[in-house]
Amino acid sequence: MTQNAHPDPDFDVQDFLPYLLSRAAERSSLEFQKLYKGRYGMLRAEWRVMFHLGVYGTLTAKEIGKRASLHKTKVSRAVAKLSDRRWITRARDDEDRRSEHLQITAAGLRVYEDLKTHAADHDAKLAEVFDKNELELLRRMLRQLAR
Amino acid sequence: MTQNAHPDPDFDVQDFLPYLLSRAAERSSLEFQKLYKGRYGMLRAEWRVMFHLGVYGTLTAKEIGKRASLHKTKVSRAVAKLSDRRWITRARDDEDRRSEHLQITAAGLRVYEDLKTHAADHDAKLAEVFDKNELELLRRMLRQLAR
DNA sequence: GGCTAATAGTTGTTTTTGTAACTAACAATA
DNA sequence: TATTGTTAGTTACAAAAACAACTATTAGCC
Repeated sequence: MTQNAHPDPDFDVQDFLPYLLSRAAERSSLEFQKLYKGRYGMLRAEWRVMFHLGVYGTLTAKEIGKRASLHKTKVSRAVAKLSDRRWITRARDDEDRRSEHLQITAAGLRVYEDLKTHAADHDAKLAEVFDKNELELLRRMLRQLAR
Repeated sequence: MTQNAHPDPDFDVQDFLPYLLSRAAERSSLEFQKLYKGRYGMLRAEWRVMFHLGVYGTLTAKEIGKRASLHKTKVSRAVAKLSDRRWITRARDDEDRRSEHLQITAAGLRVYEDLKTHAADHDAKLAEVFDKNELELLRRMLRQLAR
């Protein structure tokens, strides 16, 4: 029960931002994760790919990886699985045949819309303990930190 | 490039809190993670166990799991590894011989102090783009979300 | 054109994680 | 004091993540 006399007497590891962030992230995504996993057998990477295609319509794997902060191997495997399930299509680029344009299908869009609705609900539930200004600030700060 | 007409016309998945949080968390912890992994071969769970013992002196595995939001299997494995490395000791409770009291060793404390110093630096670097009030609010909100 | 380097994406292998089943000790109750 | 249920922690196995090595294609440059 002694403790750390010497360095940074004013720094408390419990306040360490990466620690607070990762706990908040894990806690807050748990419920929604159960939903897309339980209802659609999806992983987080798959949900991210889906919603990026849901929002932007068409993207390449590389673009998705960059925007969603996903490593290319994760994107590759997610794309393979989603394509197997006919939730997205892949079309080679004729200019550059290494890459392909991914697009969400009608069936995929239905899944996306369903999950998006639940995401909205879940988000609202998380947000309701804060006021509008706080929340806006929080989102701004998180975006800044993610950069 | 069409898109989602129907539900929640005002909800943007890009603003979904679990998404923003997990990106911010991943991004912000990357550098520090490299440090404890590269310098000490530690995993995140091990760092969490270490710093809880560094802060509180003595705890049981259960208490650590609860405070640090770690599942008991993670704690168990982290404790085994840290104990192998002589960074912590384990002592059976005589009242209840199922549980043991974990304590950081002198060697462990040196590791903890080193990492803590770097954590403080890293935290300061993350924090410097925000002002004091914003930061305090952010921490408060994150703690609330983690609950 | 022919060479080397870079890029988009895939695949294979190793670590970590998640989950469930397990052991050992304790608690409550009859 | 047997019986049944809980609890602290461990272990085994399956799922997922991380990392490195790979293929195919394009770009740069002599």
